[in-house]
Amino acid sequence: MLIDDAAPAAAETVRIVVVDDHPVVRDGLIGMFTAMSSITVVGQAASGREALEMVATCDPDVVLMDLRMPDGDGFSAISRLRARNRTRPRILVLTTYDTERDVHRALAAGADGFLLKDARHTELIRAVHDLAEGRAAVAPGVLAMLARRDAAPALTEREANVLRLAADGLTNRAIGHRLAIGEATVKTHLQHVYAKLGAPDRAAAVRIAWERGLV
Amino acid sequence: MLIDDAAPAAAETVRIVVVDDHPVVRDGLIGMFTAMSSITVVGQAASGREALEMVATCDPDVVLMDLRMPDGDGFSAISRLRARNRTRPRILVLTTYDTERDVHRALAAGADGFLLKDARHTELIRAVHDLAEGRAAVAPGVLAMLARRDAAPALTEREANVLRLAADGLTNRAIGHRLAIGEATVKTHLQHVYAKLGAPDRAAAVRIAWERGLV
DNA sequence: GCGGGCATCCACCAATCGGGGGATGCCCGA
DNA sequence: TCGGGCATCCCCCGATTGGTGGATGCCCGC
Repeated sequence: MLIDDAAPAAAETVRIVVVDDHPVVRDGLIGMFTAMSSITVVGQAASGREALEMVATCDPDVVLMDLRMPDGDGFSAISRLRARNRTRPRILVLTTYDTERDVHRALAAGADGFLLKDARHTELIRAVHDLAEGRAAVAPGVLAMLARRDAAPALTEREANVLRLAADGLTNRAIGHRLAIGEATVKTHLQHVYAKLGAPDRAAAVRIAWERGLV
Repeated sequence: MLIDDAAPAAAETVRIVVVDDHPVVRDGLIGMFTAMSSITVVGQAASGREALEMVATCDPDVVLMDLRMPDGDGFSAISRLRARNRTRPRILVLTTYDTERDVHRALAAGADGFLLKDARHTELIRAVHDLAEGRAAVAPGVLAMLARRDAAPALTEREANVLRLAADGLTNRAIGHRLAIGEATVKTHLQHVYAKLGAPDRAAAVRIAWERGLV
């Protein structure tokens, strides 16, 4: 961990790798950071798979990671990087979408920060330095999402299974048949699901569960 | 890379305006084009509204236009630009999404080209020159998508709205009340949604729509 | 040993949903 | 001009759901 002392200009530059399948976005980020003395782009990648190689060879301090990419998405790339080393590099997710599902999956995989692509330059640069110095960096809207999540109770395995089948369009009877339980039992499980998710019916329950990455 | 020093290109540089709400993307595009002698960025905008002003003052040859932006989306901006002048500037849509609906709306509004943000530099530059010289420019994937549109029917605006409310757990009657239409009409819309998505009921429809990003 | 969470089961009833018809008016493209 | 897509409305009916109020057995922690 670096020391945040009073001699700022002398500090080492933060070495980063940029991972995004959009050339335009990569160029934008690289252009922005090369104009900054405090941050150096030491590598780039266009997919999760490339990212793993690039990080292995470049050993950056921070990785800027997109989530939705062909050939190895961001989530699994984050998981694998974390499996190699629990603290290095720090991983900043930079994505277009802010769905609860994505946020949850990314942070669960081991991301240290979560920003949206409409973030301003200053926010981005600040976030990179925050991560390099050991702090987390999360967009304001994302925090509110996390707060909602913590307040929400988790579904049991059985409840989640029932909900998954309901999301496939099966009737309660069909679900019961599939799981070898009675229709009445299915209804009971769903009642519990509705109560836990605050959903009035199965359609809303499906949506909420999908948003939260519970399915 | 190719067109630059090609034959008849003694021509003037192509003057373009970049419209995108993501600062990162704007920078990437501007950085790319300022490195090219044959293309000059004469303006930029972060919303549809700004785009209208910027085009009026800069009179560019080509506009690079994002679709989903706050404060005036790309579709209406394209329509208004076309209402002013049917041929100038040429409009190249550059977006992250390749949904059938977006493509149709953009082209119907009067766009001359449609590229995705994962396009390579050379494709982008070529497309700008194509447009400046009066040719259309459409990404290969977009064409393929237009071809398979029968396989994946899009929801109408009304249908999508009804489904959204159903996903919030509203009953058909409540949806009708909210949209100021009859409950019977709501049922009809949902019937169409089920048919289009191949869903047996609303729960499945919600899940499928969520998966496909139709909501 | 006793509570408590979990999974399982049951019955009853009102409300809702899905499926089958058919109907109108509008607008746009062939 | 004639479809065809879209949005709107109406009917009826059986199947399904959601709400309520129970019940049993199991396992775990206190």
